[in-house]
Amino acid sequence: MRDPDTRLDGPDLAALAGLLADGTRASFCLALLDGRAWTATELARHAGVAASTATEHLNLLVGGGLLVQERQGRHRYVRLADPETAQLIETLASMAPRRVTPSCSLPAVNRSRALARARTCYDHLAGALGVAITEAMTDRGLLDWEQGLTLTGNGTAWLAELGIVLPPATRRPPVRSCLDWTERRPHLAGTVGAAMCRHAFDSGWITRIGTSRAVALTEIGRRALRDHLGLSGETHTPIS
Amino acid sequence: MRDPDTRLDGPDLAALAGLLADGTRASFCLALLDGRAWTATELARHAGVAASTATEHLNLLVGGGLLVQERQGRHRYVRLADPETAQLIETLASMAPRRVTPSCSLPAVNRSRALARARTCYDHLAGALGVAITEAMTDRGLLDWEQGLTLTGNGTAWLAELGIVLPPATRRPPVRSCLDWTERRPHLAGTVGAAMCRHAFDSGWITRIGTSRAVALTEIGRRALRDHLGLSGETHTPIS
DNA sequence: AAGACCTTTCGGCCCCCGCCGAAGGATCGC
DNA sequence: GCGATCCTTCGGCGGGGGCCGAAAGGTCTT
Repeated sequence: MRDPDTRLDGPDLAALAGLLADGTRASFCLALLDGRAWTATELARHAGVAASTATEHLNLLVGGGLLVQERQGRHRYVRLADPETAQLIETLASMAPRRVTPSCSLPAVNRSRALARARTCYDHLAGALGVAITEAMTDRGLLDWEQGLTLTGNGTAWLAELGIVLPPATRRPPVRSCLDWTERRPHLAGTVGAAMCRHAFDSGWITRIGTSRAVALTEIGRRALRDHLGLSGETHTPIS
Repeated sequence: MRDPDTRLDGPDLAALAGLLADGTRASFCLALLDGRAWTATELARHAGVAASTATEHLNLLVGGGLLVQERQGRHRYVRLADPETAQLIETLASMAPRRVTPSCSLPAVNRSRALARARTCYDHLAGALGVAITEAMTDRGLLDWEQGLTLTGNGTAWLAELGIVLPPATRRPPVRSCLDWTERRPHLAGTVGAAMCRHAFDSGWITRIGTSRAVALTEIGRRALRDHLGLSGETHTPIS
């Protein structure tokens, strides 16, 4: 009568979920969603816990395979293990019950607005800018949503024209839809999304704002988006 | 210096992950991955806990939105809330560390083999059969994996020929790749996968084995797969 | 060599949570 | 109505896990 399979796998699944079932560890992972490597102290301060506590959490996350670490001198750098892990955290975050944000101090609001406008989401672009780019690419026939998200022939040509070469096919899909937290609409992820984000940084279209995951569109970037995607200046600077 | 966004969302994500961070609750969810509704007592027996314990867990899962319930007389039926929830559990299960299965009694092995051969995965087909169908559809040009998984024009025609009508587009993608636990290769999910599974049941191609999630291919189904997909009898009855 | 900084180990505290059994509704079948 | 079955509530037990501060180990700078 018992089903040995799902009963035995339960603890495995629970162990993985348990890594993310703590507020502090979840906070770490969400912070690391910017795709960069953080030090232990940075994460501890970010989450508001003691350094020793952060060490214990990082040991668990690294041991569980969600994070990889790299030691440089007296620093311990950690980052998300791979894109699959990033996607798992994104998925959980998008399904998590959202409570009203009680932060209403002026600097907090400014930071929130900057994040809503444009930010990195692991290794691709998100926020109003990411969504606007994705929708512009759809309008111009570079992306197709009919049977799941795909890159069209025109899309491939458009990327080549920009000098973006796609990496050889791996297990990671070339294009993937990623639900945007702030916009509640999908933006472009996958290897194409990552390559475009890298290109945007390399070409000076966008730059990091301080050390946060928020990015700013440069004048060069504004022109590039207008020329290559027909994006007007207003489209990607909306403030809700 | 602090990032209010990811710090505040941490507890939300942790609350969701916490629902799956218990071996018993995880076992419930994995069992419910067969897409059917189970009673509280069935789940309790399946997981090997007291009925009162099961009640508490179900209250949490329903309250957290992962499960929906339906009361019929003295029975409490629960099932997964939606396909997104099913996908989340699938994803977690496929990423969870897999330990060697210590079950080696004869009936247990038989059940495992039946599950590995053909089973339902939420609302679509999995196991060797599900993978074989997916690969045959790819070989015949009904599915395309070049730019993410898509249904080709031939695929649409092939479905229509079988009398399978696709539901109108919703937020759920028509075709989606779902990593098979036992085969370690992808099988077809999404609304197309669900429609094909329903059609297979309705047409008598497959039937449930007892009350488990394992299914058996009927003689009718064997012929249908040979005629419509060119599948030989050997392809979909391999035992590892 | 000395001081500053990042990280780790350890002990101890405390709270949360999963488990059970017993008892009490609620509902069905006879 | 009367048992049988399903579910729920409650009290109590036990273990695990998150947190901190103090102290110690490495590493870089001066």
